[in-house]
Amino acid sequence: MPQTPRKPAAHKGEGHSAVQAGLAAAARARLATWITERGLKSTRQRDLIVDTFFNSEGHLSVDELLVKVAARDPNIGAATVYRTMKILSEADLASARHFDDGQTRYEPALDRHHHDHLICTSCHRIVEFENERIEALQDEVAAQHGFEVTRHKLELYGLCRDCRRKR
Amino acid sequence: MPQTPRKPAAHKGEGHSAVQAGLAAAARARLATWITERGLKSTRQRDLIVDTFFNSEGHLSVDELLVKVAARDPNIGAATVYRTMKILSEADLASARHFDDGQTRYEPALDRHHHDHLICTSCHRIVEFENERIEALQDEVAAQHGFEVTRHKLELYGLCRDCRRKR
DNA sequence: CCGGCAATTGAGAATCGTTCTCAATTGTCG
DNA sequence: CGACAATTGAGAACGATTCTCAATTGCCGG
Repeated sequence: MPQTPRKPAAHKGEGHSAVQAGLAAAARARLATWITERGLKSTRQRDLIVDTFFNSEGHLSVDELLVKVAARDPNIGAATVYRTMKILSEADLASARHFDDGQTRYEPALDRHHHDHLICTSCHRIVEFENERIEALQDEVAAQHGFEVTRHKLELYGLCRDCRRKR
Repeated sequence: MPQTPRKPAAHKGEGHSAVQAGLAAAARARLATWITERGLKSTRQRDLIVDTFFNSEGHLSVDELLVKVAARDPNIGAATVYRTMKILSEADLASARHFDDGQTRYEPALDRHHHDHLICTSCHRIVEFENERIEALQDEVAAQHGFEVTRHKLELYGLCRDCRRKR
């Protein structure tokens, strides 16, 4: 059953642009450093997973990623994918998102600006955006309550243009 | 093992102000309407759970709520609490939140303004706030991408004043 | 007030995503 | 080339949530 992603959704397609190839390489390099820094080992499976991850687009859940990885090497276990994604998170190379569908989704975080999400509740399309005026206001509000913000999460749920037309 | 909430956190205490007593009553009334409207039945257990929920403050997880409910009637099962909270959600009397700790937390949504959250990553205190300038900007950004926003979720994670002092 | 019947309940089994365990394997560093 | 710790894969274990099913219980019509 490898072919069928659980949520058809939109999460874009594959994509192998030059930019991405560069990202994947940069990511592997940075991961290598991060890994040896703390006496860990770099392995074939980890490289494969990282490579697959950075050559995909969108917001992948672990089992979506597992499917892609398994296509390249069917022996890689789910546990390894989980473990690798956790490492990528800790190394700030991927960031975990918890949308409202219960599973953790990861997205590449390499040299990317922080950004937020617009999510279509009908077709599940996810659009990214950033807006520094909103961020500024967030810091302001936080300061009013004595908080110092280190990260945030903003998700806007609604209908995208296409889905609105269809009604 | 009923006594020990999993996350000590801050989620405030009990609280039985007049306002809340009113809320609980109003909630039960509205739930009754909603329930009969669709041919469902109102039951002792449901009333108890709803009452307990609206007489608590903060953001309750199901098992925190179950503990409180069990104190009043030890025979009520977890499944019933889950089912009841789902009904409350559907009736727009409670709203579900997914913070980063893996479990669903509910908070009363009766006649409350929409609001967002500031979450201390050290002591887990949760502070609510609302800011219409941010909301306005959100709509603006969404419109730029052709979206019409129906709901949103904004969470700011960071250190609260107290926890910053302690460093 | 009484049935009848569908909605509800409680308990435990089942499920889902995720983490853990453990024996076998494999990088790394001397 | 080893030694030795890190890693892996498979399956068990886990925590949160949902489902199943027999027993119970509101509620509506008579």
